Amino acid sequence: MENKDSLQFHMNMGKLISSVHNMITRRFVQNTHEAGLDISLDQWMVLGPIHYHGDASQKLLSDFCFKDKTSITRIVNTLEKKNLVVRVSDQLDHRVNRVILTTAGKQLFNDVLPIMDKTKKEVSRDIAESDIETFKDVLTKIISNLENE
Amino acid sequence: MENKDSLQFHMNMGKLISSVHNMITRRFVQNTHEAGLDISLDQWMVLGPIHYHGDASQKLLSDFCFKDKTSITRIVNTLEKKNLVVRVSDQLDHRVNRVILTTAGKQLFNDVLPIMDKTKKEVSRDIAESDIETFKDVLTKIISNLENE
DNA sequence: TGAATACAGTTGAAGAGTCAACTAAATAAA
DNA sequence: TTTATTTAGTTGACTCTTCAACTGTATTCA
Repeated sequence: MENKDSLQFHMNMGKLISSVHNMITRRFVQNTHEAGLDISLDQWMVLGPIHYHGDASQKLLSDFCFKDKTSITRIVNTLEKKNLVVRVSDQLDHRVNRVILTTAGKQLFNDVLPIMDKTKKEVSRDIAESDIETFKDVLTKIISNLENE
Repeated sequence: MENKDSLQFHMNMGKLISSVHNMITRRFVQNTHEAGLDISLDQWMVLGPIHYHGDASQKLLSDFCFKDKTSITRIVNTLEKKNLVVRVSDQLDHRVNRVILTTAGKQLFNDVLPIMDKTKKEVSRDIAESDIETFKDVLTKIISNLENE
């Protein structure tokens, strides 16, 4: 749009956050597609903790990603359909699914790392590090403000 | 190491923004429901510019809300189903729909204003005004960073 | 004028978000 | 040891988002 001020004049916080959220999501997918990969930002957000933990229950993924358990169910469904993860029922607690990366999942994870870096650079271009820090602080504070009482 | 740090950075940004977006959306709807009203944040985002302009083409709504034309089509469908707006074909350019608030739409708009205010206060509670300004500056900057190739 | 192009909006399919209602399994309480 | 409650995960109905493919209507320019 035109200049920063006229943009801000029309934008309340809800609209700004919503717009930025959609734009980052879109840009990440565009970048992965350009690299010949096929993964959404939400799928990536779920893949991350599985990779780091080796395996992860859906409950853990839900907590770690700040996503509803329903969303996790659906995202894991998609990842499973793409053969990136498998669900294995926990032998000790039969309520629990342990979600595990397949070889293809591990491969994709590593392929996406540089794309994520590229996206991050595009997002934060020409923004002062101190402003980014404040930005993250405010986001964190908003989360604690809205966390259920 | 550099790679790992930027990974953390991006994951944090993505997770934070995504979480905050979802939480604000949820809280707004909760607040409207508590007030006996029925409107989502996205519907509200579309209602605003219609109210402001008197009427608005879907293209204008799309630009103003940073939403895809498809999203606008569907949100206007929902608003029309709720009898909050009507579509009127533009007499000069038959491609264009002018979207107009009904009486119920105007009424709801005014009813929601204080709820919006309440939500804003809850979101930004105990955050310094200067930090909010920086926060909005960064969001605005990200939008301009990601806007069209 | 006529053909190509641009633009406004819709539709379909798929992923992801919410809430509410539902299994099934583990734990707590009587 | 039954019974009750909590917990993990799924399903259904609905909203929102994106992309691609599709109507129509305007506009451009050859």
